[in-house]
Amino acid sequence: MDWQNGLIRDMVKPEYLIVSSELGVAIADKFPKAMHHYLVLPTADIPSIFVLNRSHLPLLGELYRLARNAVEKKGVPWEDFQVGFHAEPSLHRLHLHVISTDFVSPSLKTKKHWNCHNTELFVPYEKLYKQLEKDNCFSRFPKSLVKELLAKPLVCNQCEFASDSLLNLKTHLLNHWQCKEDERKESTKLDNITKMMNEAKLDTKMMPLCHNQGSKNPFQLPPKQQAVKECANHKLDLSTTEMIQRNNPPFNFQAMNPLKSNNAPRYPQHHGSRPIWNGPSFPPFQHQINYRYPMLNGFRGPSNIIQHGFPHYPNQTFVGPGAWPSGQQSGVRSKSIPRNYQQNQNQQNAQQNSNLQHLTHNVNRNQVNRSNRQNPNQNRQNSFQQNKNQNKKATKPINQPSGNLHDQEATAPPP
DNA sequence: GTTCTAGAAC
DNA sequence: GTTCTAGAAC
Repeated sequence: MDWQNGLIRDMVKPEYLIVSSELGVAIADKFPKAMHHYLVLPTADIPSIFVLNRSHLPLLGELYRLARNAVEKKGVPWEDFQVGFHAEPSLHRLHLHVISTDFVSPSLKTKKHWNCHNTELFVPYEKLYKQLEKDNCFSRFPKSLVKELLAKPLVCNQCEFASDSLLNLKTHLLNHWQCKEDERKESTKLDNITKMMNEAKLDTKMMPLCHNQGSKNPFQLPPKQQAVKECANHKLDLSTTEMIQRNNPPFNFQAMNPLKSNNAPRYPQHHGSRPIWNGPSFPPFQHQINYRYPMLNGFRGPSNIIQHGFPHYPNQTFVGPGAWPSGQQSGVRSKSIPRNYQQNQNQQNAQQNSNLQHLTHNVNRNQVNRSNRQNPNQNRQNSFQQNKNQNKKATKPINQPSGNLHDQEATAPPP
């Protein structure tokens, strides 16, 4: 079948080439299953691992060196890679997989893609090397074993997370990768600060001002160690089922709750009286500032709660043009009072006098009605209703009951 | 190795 | 209805 010779064709194409030697070549995988995925092939026509013996050990060593050179050339940490062979290869020509362990890639599409890299179907380089030294050969797995390994549940390669679907696993893996990226960026930032301070030849006693590294407090851990410690503190002894349930929330929940990162915003920690800069922080006492200075930051102070007597600001809004005497703006401190506030006060006084008169007439009826009241404030009228009723009262006797609820109920102040 | 698709599973 | 999976074709 021609497609099985695809690697032999691709290994000579310059667009895939990373590094090469007389004995082998490292190329980029055409369908990478991770952020970094390379293949190392011998130039000699060796079809698969099943033909290898002890005589090939030096060649294997050369392939391994090429793998390291390729990773070094790409500028990626070697520790982030796994290196080995597929126990059940599909393509002709022996090829060594050099793949980063993030497994974040759109080309990772099937359960087989995952399990052939994360079960015994992936034979690490060292394992094959030792087996060839010992047995002088590597035998093909029985088909039943291959089938069994391909059917294994999807388990994360970085924690105990087990997924029922590849999509969930991919989301989970992406979270792992994002956390590592955050850590890497934080670490780079710290390195830069340290480098800058070293270059400036500043006293190391200044270090706690920028970061807790260099702190004299023996209990103050660097951020990464602190995070590890916190994780250990919160570790629970869960069964596998519970672990799966906890680790496998709905998709949108996962998106909203990525794995713990030490990059989260927090209040500054304090070393003695000095704040330690440890990521984005909030201004101290923000809430008090907003309370004391309502116009600051667009926040308003809490509204007055009137429990007794008439409200001080009944249904009037003292904002906008005309609210304040000329020359005054809303929100500016002034000894003078707003124009419509005084008007309203006059209306209130008139209403109060009126209510006192009504009270003398309605006192007996109030005593009866009060026993039926649930909310003492429910019968209080706002100024709009008061004005409205004033107009009606001009044409109606006060003491006569009517169908209008507001007329029936007394307008006495609440108890 | 990938892509496509029918049918199963949810 | 969508998603997953196995198998065929390349």
